[in-house]
Formats: sequence, structure tokens, C-alpha cells
Amino acid sequence: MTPTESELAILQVLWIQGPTTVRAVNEALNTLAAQSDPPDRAIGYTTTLKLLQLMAEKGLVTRDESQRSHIYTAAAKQEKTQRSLLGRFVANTFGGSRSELVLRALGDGQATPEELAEIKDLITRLENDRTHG
Amino acid sequence: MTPTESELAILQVLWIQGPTTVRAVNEALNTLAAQSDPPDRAIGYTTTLKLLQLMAEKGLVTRDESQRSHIYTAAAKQEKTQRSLLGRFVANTFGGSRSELVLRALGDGQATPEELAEIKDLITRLENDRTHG
DNA sequence: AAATATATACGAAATGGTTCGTAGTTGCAA
DNA sequence: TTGCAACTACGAACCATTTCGTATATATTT
Repeated sequence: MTPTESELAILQVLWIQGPTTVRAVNEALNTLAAQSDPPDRAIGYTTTLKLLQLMAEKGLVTRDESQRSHIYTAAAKQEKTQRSLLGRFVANTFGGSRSELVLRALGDGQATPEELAEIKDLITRLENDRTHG
Repeated sequence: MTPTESELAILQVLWIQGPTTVRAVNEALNTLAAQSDPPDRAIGYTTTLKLLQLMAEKGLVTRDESQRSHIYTAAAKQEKTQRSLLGRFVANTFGGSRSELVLRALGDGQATPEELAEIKDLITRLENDRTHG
């Protein structure tokens, strides 16, 4: 089950903060909304609540109802969700070509020297894995 | 103006085929739908027509009405659209970190040796640009 | 010339996602 | 113990997107 854009925003909060109440998720979202440029409009508390309820039904989050304030936790690891969304995005936007995506991501002069070095190292490791593993 | 998922599927056809009639777009979409696994349901002709009409209103495509069968053309280059969608995707899914995206894209063992070599070359060129340019 | 095929236009229903108001409940403070 | 604050549940409105039926016009075939 893959999250929508709003659901993903909530998952980002849960991945960073760990198990979290509705109120804390809502406040985190609105802090981010206020910081973005131009600032996004604040989201009502019950909107966040409803989304979390729907996400629980879909299995995107689990919840602990033992306290009056329910505690929500992301059901899937961030990496797994990123992989899944990435696959879909690459299929839709780059005809399935991961390397096209990477070329586009690196090819606009935004990457720092550190990032480039890191990626080059990764590639070297991948090549060695392929050769020796 | 950024395309929706269905609109993007149509743009992919237009980028590959160049200026195209509604019917040809519809047939291309349905060929792809039939090939995908599991196969997607076929899309009606008037659905494709309507989408193209809306896309023309939004400025995503231009159309030549000089013949009875209108001819549609993608308004933006594929690369520009990919950049724009990529920016949004990186922001939503990877907290804005392009290198996180790249690490994830390369780190699942799907990339071929040729792709890896190509990307390493690209990085080397980018590093040289930074040093000497 | 009539029938058939193919085209555009467009209203409207169906779908999916987001937003919030309101009702009802529980805890806490005055 | 009364009242206020914070919580969950949930229906319903709203919005964007997708889908298609039907009306109408134009070309083509018989």
C-alpha cells in the first residue's frame, strides 16, 4: 500500500520522531508548513486525526490505544517506502530507467563535492560486489 | 504547470512519437496498458480526447486544428518536465536530498555495469567542471 | 443520396483525496 | 460537582482527476 502525498508528509514526521500523538504530528506539520516558502496554510487538528485514522485502516501506521491519546507509529521502514515510491516514480517519469533518473538528479549542478564523492564510492563498491560477490 | 499521472502518460507518448492525433495517442496508451503486468484496463477514446483537451487548456500541449483530426504536441521538453517532477518528488520523499535519492536508486542492485560506468563518468565530469570551470 | 465511420465538444457521473464541523467522551481544574 | 480543555469518531462537503455517454459535425463508402 503506497501513501499519498499528505500521508507521506505524516510518515516523514513519524520516521523522524518515532511513535507520536496526533497533536504532536499536527504541530510538526504546521511548523513545517509555516517554514516553507511561501508558507502553506495550517492544517486543522481533526484533519490530521482523520488522515491518521485512514492510514491506520490502510495499514500505513499502527496505533496504540491504551492511553486516551492514541500513539501512532509508521508501519513500514522509511527505506522500504522510499524504494516503493521511487520505483513508481521512475516508471512514470523516466520510462523505468534508473540511470536516466540519476543522470537528471546529478546533472543540474546542485550536488555538492561531498555528495559526488559519496556516490562515486558507492558505485565503486557496487562494481566490486558485482565482480567478487 | 505540472502534469498529473495520466497526463504524464500522454506526454510520454507525445515525446516519443512527436505530434500525434488523439486516436494514435489512445492506441499507444492501450498498447502499453495491455503489455503491463498485470494488464491495465483499456482507456476509452473519448477519455483520451477529453484529457488532451484539458491539457491544451492548461498549456501542457499545443494543438493544430487545421485538419479535421487535431494534432497534439507536447508543450515542454521532456527534460524540463522531468526536472520539475524530480524536484517535487525529492522534496516529498527524500526531504530534498538528491544524493539520498541517488543512493537509493543505485543501491538496490538493479543498475547494470554500463549504467554504473556511465554515472561514474558523469560525476568525474561534474567534479572537473567544478574544479576548472 | 443514404448509410456508415470518424471526428470534436461537452455535461455529468464516478473516483480518490483532503478538509473540517459537530457530537460525544474523558480528564482535569476551579 | 461543575465547567473547561483535550480527545476520538464520523458524516459530509469539497476539490481535482478520470471516465464515458451523447450530441453534433464532417468525411467516406456504397
